[in-house]
Amino acid sequence: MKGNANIIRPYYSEKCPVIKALEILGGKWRLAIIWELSHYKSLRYNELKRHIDGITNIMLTRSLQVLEQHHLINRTDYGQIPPHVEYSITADCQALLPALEIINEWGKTRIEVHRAQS
Amino acid sequence: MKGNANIIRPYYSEKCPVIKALEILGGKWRLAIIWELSHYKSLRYNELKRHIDGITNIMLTRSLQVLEQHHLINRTDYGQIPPHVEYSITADCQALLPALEIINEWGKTRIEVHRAQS
DNA sequence: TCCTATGGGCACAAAAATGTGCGTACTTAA
DNA sequence: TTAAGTACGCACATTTTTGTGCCCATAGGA
Repeated sequence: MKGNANIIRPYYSEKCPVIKALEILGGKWRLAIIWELSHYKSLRYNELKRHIDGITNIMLTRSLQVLEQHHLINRTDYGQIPPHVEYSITADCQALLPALEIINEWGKTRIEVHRAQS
Repeated sequence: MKGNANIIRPYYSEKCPVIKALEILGGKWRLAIIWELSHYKSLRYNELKRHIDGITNIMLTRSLQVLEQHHLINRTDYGQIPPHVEYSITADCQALLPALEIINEWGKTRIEVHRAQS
């Protein structure tokens, strides 16, 4: 136990918007999900899963849930059986797309660097 | 052991630039470090540490190391005792700053949302 | 003489993120 | 009649990330 361990300090995420954003977007798959969804008006769960190679059910489910909680995606359940659910990005999320474009382009150069090294 | 566990598949990160970028940038502190450094021509280790509230030595050290390995920051050691080392961002890294601006603005709105809810 | 500052590193512990294997209830097509 | 597709969820195991407490050597100021 350290000296002032009982003093609750404001989290840095409440001071630094970049860290706050990363708290919401920083998962392994979240940006990829947003990025994929941004290319369609909407996608169904399994469609989305086929677009994101390697993602498992549980990770897709969890990621969609947190993104929905933060109002980055819309979940529309048509209440049918068998189930029919559609996902799409919200207006709030659209604001991020210019950043994702840049990151996507930057990522391409990194893939090339990686290839050149191997 | 599963059926085809021995088949090596290309990682998704080699196909999706967004995921590739997140592999490099996705740590808890990395973007914050870049963001801080981007506001100065250069900063010393302990200066940087004071700017990023809550970061520990080991995390700052490790983060700087991986960022340097990926050529996102320059480390300049003046070879003095006591030590004098300066960090700055590279030209490669500059390309990311427009994205960081957007993320920073977006993060601000999230902090407000968070405040309004509590 | 002791404190502070410089820039970190090491071994380990704790916490968080991610993945595995399986199961649900129902429908349509083969 | 059986298989496949719909959209997930649970308990647990594994992996990855992050953090803790300590330590180094040196110099300058009080």
